[in-house]
This record gives sequence, C-alpha cells and structure tokens, in this order.
Amino acid sequence: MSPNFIHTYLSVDCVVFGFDHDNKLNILLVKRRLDDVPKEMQSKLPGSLIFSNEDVDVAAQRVLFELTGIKKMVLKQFKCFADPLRASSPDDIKWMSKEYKPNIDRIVTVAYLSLCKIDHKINSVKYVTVDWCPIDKIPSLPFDHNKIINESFLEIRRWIETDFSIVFELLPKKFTIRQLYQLYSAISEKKIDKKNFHKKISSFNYIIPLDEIESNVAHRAARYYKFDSKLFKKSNTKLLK
Amino acid sequence: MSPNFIHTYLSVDCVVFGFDHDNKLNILLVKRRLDDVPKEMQSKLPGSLIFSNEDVDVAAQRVLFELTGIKKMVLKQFKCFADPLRASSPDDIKWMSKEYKPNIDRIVTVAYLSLCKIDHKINSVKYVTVDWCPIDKIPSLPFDHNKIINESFLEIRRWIETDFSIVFELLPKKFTIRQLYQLYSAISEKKIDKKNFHKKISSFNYIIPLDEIESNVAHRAARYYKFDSKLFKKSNTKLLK
DNA sequence: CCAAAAGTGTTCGATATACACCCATGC
DNA sequence: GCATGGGTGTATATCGAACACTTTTGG
Repeated sequence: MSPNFIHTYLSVDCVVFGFDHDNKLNILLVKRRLDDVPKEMQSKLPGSLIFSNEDVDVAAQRVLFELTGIKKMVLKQFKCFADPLRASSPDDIKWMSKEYKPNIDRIVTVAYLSLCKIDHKINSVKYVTVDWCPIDKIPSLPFDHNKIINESFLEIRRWIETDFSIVFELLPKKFTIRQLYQLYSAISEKKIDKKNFHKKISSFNYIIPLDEIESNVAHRAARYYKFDSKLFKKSNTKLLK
Repeated sequence: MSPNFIHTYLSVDCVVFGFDHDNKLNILLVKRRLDDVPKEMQSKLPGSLIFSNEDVDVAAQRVLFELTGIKKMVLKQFKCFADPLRASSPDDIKWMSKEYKPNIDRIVTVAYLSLCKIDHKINSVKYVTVDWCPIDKIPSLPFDHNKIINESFLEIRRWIETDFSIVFELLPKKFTIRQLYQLYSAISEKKIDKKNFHKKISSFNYIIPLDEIESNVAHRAARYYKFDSKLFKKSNTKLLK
C-alpha cells in the first residue's frame, strides 16, 4: 500500500444561525483555551471529532446537543473541508494536541448548517462559553472557520430559495410580518417590495393571523402570526417562483 | 484521548453522468476484481483513497483523470457518506484488503457529481473496464454505491434548476432542440410543453442556430444549435423562473 | 403633534400554460 | 403514401413589479 494514502481524523463543525432583535443574523461561537492562562481564549465554531461508530449526521446532532441542550435541531450537511493545510498553524496544532492528542497530522471536517430560535435557552453540557455573534462582527477564527462561515451563508441563501419554511425555525412561534420580512431580506438576495410581500404572505393559508398584537411599541402595533407546518406541507409553495 | 475518536481513511467517489443517443442518462462504472479468478468482476463507482497532501476536490479531479483521461472536468462535491457500516460486507472488506491494505476499519467517502459528453473518448490510465450504464439498469453495487447514485440523481435535479447551462456539458457541441428537450426532461421534475420549450429556447441569445441540419434522418431534418457560454454568463437566465 | 412603523389596492407588463396543425424527409 | 418528428401562433391566466397614502400608537 502506498504510504501516501491518508489516515485522517474526521470532525464535524456546526454553523448555527440565529436571528436577533436588531434583525441581524447571528452565529453561535464557543471558546477554546489556548494556554494554561485562563484569559487566553479564542472563539471558534462548535465541533468535535467523530466517534468510531458514529455517522457524520449523528455526530453533528451530538455536537448540537452538547452545545445547546436541544435534542433534535434542524441541520443540513453542506460541505467537506479537507485542505491539507487547514489545521497547520502553530496555535491550531497546539490546541489539537491538548484537546485530542499529540501528533494529529491532519483533520478533515464536515460542515453543517443549523438553525435556532435566538430566544431559545442555551444549555450547554460541554462548553462554558456559548455566544451569539452577529455575522458582520465575526472575529478572526482558528482553522478555516471563517471560510466555513462564509460558505454557510451562501448555503443558507440557497436553502431559503429551495425551502422557504426554514425561516420559521429562526423566528419565534409568534412573529410579525415585519420580522418575517426582515429575516427574509437578511438572508435572500432577492429584494421584494414591502407591500407585495404583505400581499404574498396573506395569500398563504399556512401563515395564520392571531388575535394578539404587539404591545408597548412606539408605533402602531403589528399583528402576530403563527406558522402551520402541516398546512405548509400540503401547499408546497415557494415565496417567489 | 478517548479511543472512541475515529482514525479513518478518506476516499472520493465520482458519479459521472452522460446522455446517450436513446435519450437516457448513463453513469460511468468501472469493475473491481473480487477473486483471483479473472471473471469475478463486479461493477462499482470509480473512486480512490485520497493522498496525504491532497484536498478532496483535487482527489476527485485525479480520479476523473485516471478514469477518462480528461484533465479538467466539471465536478461538484455533493455529500459525505460516513455510515459506520457502509463498507462492512465480507466482499467489501476482502476487496479493500487487496486494493489498499488489510485491517482497514472504516472508510468515509466524499461523493462527487461530474458530467461528460458521452461521445468523448474515454482514455483510462487506470481502469481496464470503463462502461456507460443506463441509470435504469444500474446493477447491485458494492459499499453504498447504489445509495450514492440515488442521491446524485437528486443532486443533478437541483443543479439543473440552479444552473441550466450544465446541460451543455452533457450534449455534443452541435445539438438539436429535440436533444436539449429530452435531456432536460430526463433530468428535471418540471415538465414543459414542447412548443413552449421551443419558444423559450429561441428567446435565448446564447443558444445559436447553425446553418447545418441533420442528415439521414427518417423525418424532417432538425437544425443544429450551439451554446455560447460567454453570452450565457452575461444573460444570467434560468430556463424557468 | 410628531415620529415610526402598520397596513392597504390598482395598474401594467411579462411570463407560463394550453392547445393543433402543416412541413420535410427517408423508407 | 406513410410514419416520424420538426417547426410554428394565439389566446388566456397568473404572477411579479411598481407605486403612495392613511392609520395607529407612544412619547
């Protein structure tokens, strides 16, 4: 056998999107400790090597559970990152030695995209620090995590065009048309007129107006709506053809 | 370090689509030898373990070159297959031992989709047998290769909706509207009326009518067209919105 | 009363859909 | 002459695009 064939470690990394109250997309980052000095922390994407009896989808579900305490999150595998140099900076090598074991030659990672209501309580059983970070304020991250995040954003754009209903994974159960509009605008390339958006939304039977309206807002209060996934599945619509 | 973390071999497998003269999609299969008896051959997808200094995209390009002799083929990574039991049948274990080395515990594969004009000469530097197989006649394959092919078909469906121009990777340089229509129909879920298809196609400036027409056909000869990729890039159209 | 966002209708043009007949050719 | 597929036009319906004003509420 050629010694050239790679014997590698395989990991999963998860990009979890949330939508905050300033109408911005956020991503969940955790922190790794670089040195023995506690203050030397650096943000990174949550991830883990996979176990020997685990499929990658299962490993991603495990990482998401360890991260948030949520058992079944929506997730989507989107790309394998295998650049031979993706984990070759001195800091990254040092961290891998401590976290896993010394002399790991190479790690290939499978990246996942996941969605989370930003109000959901984050109950990590593994990480001390789990923080939402607005996507326009992502710091420099280790490995190729910045690249993974950039590609995950392209992926969520494609996703929303294929399956419009993913927006409801990011919104609260009760939401206003305004929130829906701004979330769609934050993700999609397609820009849509506000009035036409309203018209479109009200034509969907699976977006159901509630009797409740906003309170304590410094403008006319908006109506809340809820999403009915069963009706959606029957309707099989896209926002725009 | 937990002994549970997997140290795995990583491979790429390529699903190469072609479009034949009976208007059917085909896939390139190679053969592996199971025993020392030369006749014991079994079809499989072309693939290879990746080298230690290779990115997965590079490995897929290498596999495609070894398969066809073509240097730069269109390719698209579409999914990582990592079921712990995907390579656990006795035949598969026996074959891996012979092809690579004994006691390979697990192989994770990254699957690629590629496209090839079926008239292109196949010049394999590695495989003795390289055959086009119609997708409705794919035999039972080793590993999870049948599953990979099924998912690759879903992927090419999505692909053609995102980027209509991939059909021209499958058609000859000169093609008739009929070929284009039947290829599109073979891939896409969307069914389109023949006359409306004609109308649509002739509205595209990047599909250019040639002076040449079919000869020796038992019906009115169809005009040949060619595809101009530069004009296409400017136009940025989809077949259907 | 002012700021801020909610909510609402109509017109126009483009595009998808549906549909049926005659034409050219080889055999 | 006949079988096979090539090639064409029109009418209708739907959908997306563009566009501005009044309403409600809190401060």
